[in-house]
Amino acid sequence: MGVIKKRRDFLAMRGADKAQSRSFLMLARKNPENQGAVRLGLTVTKKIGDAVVRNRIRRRLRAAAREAFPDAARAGTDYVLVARKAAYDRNYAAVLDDMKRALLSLARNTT
RNA sequence: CCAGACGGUCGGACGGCCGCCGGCCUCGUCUUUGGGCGAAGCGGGAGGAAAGUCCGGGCUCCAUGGAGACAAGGCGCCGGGUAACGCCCGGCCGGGCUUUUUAGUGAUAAGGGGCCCGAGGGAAAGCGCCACAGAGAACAAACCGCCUUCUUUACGAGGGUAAGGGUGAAAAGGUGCGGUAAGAGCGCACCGCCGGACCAGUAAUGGAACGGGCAUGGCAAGCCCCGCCUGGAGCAAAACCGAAUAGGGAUAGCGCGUCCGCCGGCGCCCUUUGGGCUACGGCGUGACAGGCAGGUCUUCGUGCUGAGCUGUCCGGGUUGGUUGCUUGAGGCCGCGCGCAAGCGCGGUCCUAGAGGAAUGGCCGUCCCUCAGCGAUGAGGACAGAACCCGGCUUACAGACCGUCUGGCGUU
RNA sequence: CGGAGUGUAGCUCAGCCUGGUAGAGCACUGUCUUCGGGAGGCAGGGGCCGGGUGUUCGAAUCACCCCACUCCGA
Repeated sequence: MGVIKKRRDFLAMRGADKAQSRSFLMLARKNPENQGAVRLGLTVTKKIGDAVVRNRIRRRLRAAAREAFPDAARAGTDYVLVARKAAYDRNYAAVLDDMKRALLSLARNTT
């Protein structure tokens, strides 16, 4: 699973398909340059908390994605997760469930 | 045993499964032999504040090192520690709280002890400010008073005075006696103040013979004076490799000089198939002026440059890799010196190096806190390395150790 | 990560350098004017000056330490 790093790629997500949950907002967009690979980008803004909180959220979301993506993610797609405050202390099983539901919902809607 | 203050140490422990970062090593594979990719194994992987960015350094660039002047900024009792500091340690002085002794009926005064706090040079170098109130706020002044003189008298005018009243943050020594028209350091005693031989101490400072009737209000975290310190930027510094573009344009200021050698050469001259002089042009591991440095200037040495240099503005390309990047004023242990901060010697250890940024997810046992009779349940402070050190400041659940103070219990 | 700034009335700002009274515009309240509203006139309320400590007789102002926000950068 690749990582989205460049600002350009994040900006390209504008207008992409969305799926909301208590712990995050998920954006998905097919990217022909990926050659079938799945890429993940994480956004955790300073509004959410200090460095400790932001780091923990990033790690929890990454752990959940590692578990959920292999089964549910569509090939050749860029995903971006915009974290919400709940991702810090929400039960891990619930976060994992949020992610699976979001992936399913996007798989139905995306063209 | 409990409570408090101060100082110090630690800041959850162990294990399992699946992952992340970088290191070592092995294997496989590809290769343009530099290396790339993949897999297995071994061991490592956040802090005491990693934070705020408030000081001090190292390191890198501005060509480089030194000296001086000015400007700007900072620091400021003394001694020590340190690479250095605005930090730390010890002392001095001042202030606050408390306790105790002496004097006194008492208010209080003086001395001693303990704890805490202090950005603490100079206000008789100069300038400035001191609102309101008050007569007067810094070469003193005179509102009410007090005393006195004059006019017939007086709530009038003049003079003397600074005790008393009142104002204020602050009113130009205090108390007492003498003295006087009333008063006043006018005189005297005690206290305070100023100067101070000499003594103690490295010093700050303390003590003090003696002298002086007292002259000197406060503010320098106002300007300032004195002494000391400091060039500017910052690892997004900077260097190398690769790619890309045009090392681009505009504008302002200063400068573009001399000599020597060689070559060409207009012209001229001579003793004519050679040589000399020379306008000009070109070249030089040539020489010298000149230029190139940080806030400004001067100066010396070195270096570069020597025809360009400097300032301001506008525009364009690249957003790849490597180095810097972790061994350091380093940690731990022992001995010695020192009241201490700390220093010296010996031994021992190597302990994160990412780059849109790695330490995570789940589970079990134990520890601690809270709730509950219990089964059990909920929770685990502040907070995340980004070039590296020394400090300061701020945040912080809880645990442990030491010293001191107070209380209770037992002997 | 590094470097600059700004916090004053409900809003936008002045006052700070050179310390003693906190002020302007808009908004708000009352009133006059109008048949009514708006505009306009008059009167009025509203601030422990981001927080703390210090210097001073006295601090929005000077100094130091925190908190929040904004801007800049190869």
